[in-house]
Amino acid sequence: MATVPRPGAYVCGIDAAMDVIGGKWKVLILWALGERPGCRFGELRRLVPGITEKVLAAHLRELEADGIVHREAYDEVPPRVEYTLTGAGRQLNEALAPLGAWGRAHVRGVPAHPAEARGAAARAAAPRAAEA
Amino acid sequence: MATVPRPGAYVCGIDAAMDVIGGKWKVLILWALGERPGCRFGELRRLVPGITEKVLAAHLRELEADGIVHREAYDEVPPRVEYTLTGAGRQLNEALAPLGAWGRAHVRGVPAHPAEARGAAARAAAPRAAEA
DNA sequence: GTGGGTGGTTACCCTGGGGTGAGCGAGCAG
DNA sequence: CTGCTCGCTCACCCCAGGGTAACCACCCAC
Repeated sequence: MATVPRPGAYVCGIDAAMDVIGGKWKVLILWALGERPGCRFGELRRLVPGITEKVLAAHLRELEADGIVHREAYDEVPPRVEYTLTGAGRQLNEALAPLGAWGRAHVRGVPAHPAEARGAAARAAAPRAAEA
Repeated sequence: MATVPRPGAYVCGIDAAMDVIGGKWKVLILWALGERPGCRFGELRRLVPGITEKVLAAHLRELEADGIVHREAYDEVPPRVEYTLTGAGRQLNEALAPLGAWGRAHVRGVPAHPAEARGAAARAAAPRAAEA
């Protein structure tokens, strides 16, 4: 993402947000965490097919540093770590909803998606600015 | 953007949209075009400080191919080309609005008003982490 | 004739995000 | 004892996106 920050950081809130969700898998991680709070690492890896452990770990770290996810590590014998969305993370997910609606409406090749039917993503009172 | 498409293309509408706006400057171009419809190439380049001609042209081509912008070329003596958002482009811009609001609310160093960004962004260094 | 403006295109280079694979330290099923 | 799981970390490599720069065709002002 922001290779070298643009001369003078952010121009508007959108590219600030883009910097946060700019990773290749960030939105999928966000989405998975929104559907399954308190998710564990391996579980997340299974929920986001194709991602590698290294990248998942790196993205989770960045999201944690950005205050999007909360990481709870239990010092148990088989190491257990749980990831949850923070308040900001939930709000980010909700802010992403109109974008998802746009993508479904305007990009070809987007499946109606089974997980969408689980309804967790749309459960919140999402701010719809663009629902035409 | 999606270097090699994920196994099975898009998972949800969000990453489809992310594929469209995944370029480094795409959202800024969208935003500038939303503010100034019928913008010309050089004007756009001035509105998006830091972008190079090559990248601007490439991004405009991609946005046009994605049906986000409409390109109107006038066959005049000093070549004149005008770029406008299509309906989908406008809706995309509107779908991005909540994201911008989120960025303004949760990321430090985001100017309250875009116009301030042009001058005051220089002092807003360290676009680093926020916290929960 | 020289320079600047218009809207690009082409060629080349370089950075870094992301892919690959291996390893670790402990426990537990087999 | 062996191998598998869990949650990472480290080392290495690759390629595509983006930066740099030159060039084009045309016209106007100086």
